[in-house]
Amino acid sequence: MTVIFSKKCEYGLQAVLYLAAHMDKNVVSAEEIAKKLNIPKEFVSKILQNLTESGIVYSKKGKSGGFALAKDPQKIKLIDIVAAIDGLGIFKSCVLGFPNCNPDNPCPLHGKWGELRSKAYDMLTEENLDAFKEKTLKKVMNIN
Amino acid sequence: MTVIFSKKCEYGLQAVLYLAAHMDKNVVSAEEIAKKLNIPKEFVSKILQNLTESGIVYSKKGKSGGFALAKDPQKIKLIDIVAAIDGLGIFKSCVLGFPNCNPDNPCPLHGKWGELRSKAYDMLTEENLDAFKEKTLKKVMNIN
DNA sequence: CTTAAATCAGACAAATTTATCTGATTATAC
DNA sequence: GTATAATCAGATAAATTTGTCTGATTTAAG
Repeated sequence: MTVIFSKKCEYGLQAVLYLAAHMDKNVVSAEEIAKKLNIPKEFVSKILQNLTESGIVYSKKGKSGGFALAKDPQKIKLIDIVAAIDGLGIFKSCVLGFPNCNPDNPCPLHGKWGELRSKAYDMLTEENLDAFKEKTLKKVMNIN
Repeated sequence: MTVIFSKKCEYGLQAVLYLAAHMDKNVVSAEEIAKKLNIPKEFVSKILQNLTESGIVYSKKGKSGGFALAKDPQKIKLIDIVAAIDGLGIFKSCVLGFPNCNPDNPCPLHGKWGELRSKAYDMLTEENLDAFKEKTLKKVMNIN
């Protein structure tokens, strides 16, 4: 059971945060990421391949290959990963599932949810990956 | 694609709001609800059966049967429906999917998401179904 | 009493999401 | 150059969610 993102997206966010926190290394293998984050290896591998296509992640093939961020972590925001994997639908759709929910034809929660959704969007937009580095390291250290 | 609730839960919330907005009627049939809300009939029927077991909805069997709220709409809150269908996991689980996310071992978004989550909980808790009556009627009128 | 219209119960089916497998390709290291 | 270890690509499988079907039961109405 996930909160707002799909499992794929959760894993993608975790993996990218991990990469940002390990910029010192040249590349990190899918296996290391899988082990450290307790994610099925083949699954996280697929997700990182997707993010490579999206231009967020760089991949190095062959022996001693692996993944790294494709750009400066200061130029990547969490919303970019969400957009690439789940899309931005959750920031447009009605929280109650009503069709055509908009200010002219709002659902009973439209106003209140709109505010929260906007703050959630900010949360994913205002800071870049570099800002999460230390917090990620601390968290990852305590997973296993 | 849903926002935070499962489709089942969205439908359940819509259906219960509909019932609250039609307290004047004795009972409302699953068919009427399905048509007015554009929900598959058999599906909403199942959901309302579940909510009947949960004690939120009352059901009248046989010809001219249907559903109604089991209690005073002033005593039912949206969180009750969410709890009955999806459970309250989304208000406890980590938004990034990390295990053991808590103040002592927080994920990078723990603090910020915690605030939003708390406000989302309030949104579902502070008002009772009676308060949504008019807004629901307006919205339902403009669906078809 | 019979018919009709509704919920109820449980199996079934379809669609989506999550996860795994197989083999090909690539590139490093020895 | 050969072995090794990694990504890549696509098929397959498992699990979950969403939706449908069938028939039984219940009850109101004529």
